[in-house]
Amino acid sequence: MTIIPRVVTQTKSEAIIEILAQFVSDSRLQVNDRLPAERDLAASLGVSRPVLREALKQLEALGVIEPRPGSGTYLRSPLSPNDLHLVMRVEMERESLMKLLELRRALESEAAALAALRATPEGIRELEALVDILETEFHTKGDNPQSDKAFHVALFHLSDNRLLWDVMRSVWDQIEKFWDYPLGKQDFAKRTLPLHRATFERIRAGDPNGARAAVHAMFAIVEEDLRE
Amino acid sequence: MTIIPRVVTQTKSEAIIEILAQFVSDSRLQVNDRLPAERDLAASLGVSRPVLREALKQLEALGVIEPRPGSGTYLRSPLSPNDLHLVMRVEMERESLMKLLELRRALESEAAALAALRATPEGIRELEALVDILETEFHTKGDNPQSDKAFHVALFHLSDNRLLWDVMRSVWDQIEKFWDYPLGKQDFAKRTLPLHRATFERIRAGDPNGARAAVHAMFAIVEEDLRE
DNA sequence: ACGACAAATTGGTAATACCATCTGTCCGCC
DNA sequence: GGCGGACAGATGGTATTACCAATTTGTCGT
Repeated sequence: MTIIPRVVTQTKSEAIIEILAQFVSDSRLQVNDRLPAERDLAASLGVSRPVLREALKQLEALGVIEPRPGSGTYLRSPLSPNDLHLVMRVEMERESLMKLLELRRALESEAAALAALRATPEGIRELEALVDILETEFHTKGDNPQSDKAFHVALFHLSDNRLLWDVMRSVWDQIEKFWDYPLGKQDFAKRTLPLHRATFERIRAGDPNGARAAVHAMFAIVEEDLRE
Repeated sequence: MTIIPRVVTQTKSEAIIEILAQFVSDSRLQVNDRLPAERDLAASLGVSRPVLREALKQLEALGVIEPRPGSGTYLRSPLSPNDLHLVMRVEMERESLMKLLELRRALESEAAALAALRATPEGIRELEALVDILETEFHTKGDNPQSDKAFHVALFHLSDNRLLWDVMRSVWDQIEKFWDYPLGKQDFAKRTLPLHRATFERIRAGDPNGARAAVHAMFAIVEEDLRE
């Protein structure tokens, strides 16, 4: 029984993805930057637009890019030719928001602990600025999901583990899909607000266990609130 | 807290994927079965073939289907309408194993804490049996990856959160891909063995924080050993 | 200076045609 | 009658073209 290597029948869209990855890294494209229009890309790659779109759809499925009709296609996550994409498919009941939160708590508490160990002075300053924004915005304009998300993104960034954030982003997307952010719930925001600062303080102090505990306290409120 | 389904502008290929998932489960399609031809699918769904192909390409990127030119498109993995897709991107670096372990530590410590809160008497008995096996086997035959894995699987099972285990399984697969289980490393097994029992004891005691700490201690040894 | 409207840009979809590959069948040869 | 190869049909892969819908941008009028 000899193993005959399959002829590398590389399909066109696969080749496109590779070239695209090369292009992205060559042109120093950063996250949130805009890619060339589909028509331009197809033309410069010498392929038809449908097959170019097939390649883009694959990258979209992997969360690498995000097309916005009328505006353009944007880079959501860095893409390099040698990256390995893993896909996890987990079955999801409609009612398992609580389970998603438990997964998020696992990721976020670990990220906070790692951040406490690894955060650079600049990173700490940035995080503090975000906490400040969070607090002043709450006192002037009230609740703000964007600022909240910015804080959590920064938290994962400080953990210096892209993997954690990659998984977290998927979780976040799913949570947003069927959970309306509890806007205007003054009580909710008011109670979690000090815990954001507490988390930051423990990170600045380089106290991983304290950071973990602060995140846990934050999630305790979220889960309690979710139970109504 | 109301759960409001997002008014999301569902793109056509997304709708196709949902309908396709419904179709697959309705028609009792099994893995390795052949899907209808693209032209037929497009016709019966009332969409054009290019956009149908875009949807199929997304499913292909997620490893759900596998097209074979000239033959047909085949189902590679079960597809249900409520699947949640998580995507991890791992760089092929030396340190990526360490990052994977950090992710695993996040998942496993949380699972242990949840298990301490939720474990049923039967579940605890089963876990104890697995610890016993682990110890007796080590003293007679030495290290055994299967028993170790059985213990960890049971741990996640007790957490009563399938999501955690689904993610964990993917992580486990990846860890195995580029880490040879340190078989025969007597010192390694000897040091982690008591911590398995310690974890179990904290779970039986209903002590979530203790269980978390025990898991952390276990991973401290693993990571230290990995640094060599 | 500002706001409303219109044109240009961009992603989303459709219809159609042709090519490359595979599969199964049928015919002819041994 | 059995076996092998050529042919035809089915199927995925790609290209061309056109139109629609949403967004952005620029311009014109107030």
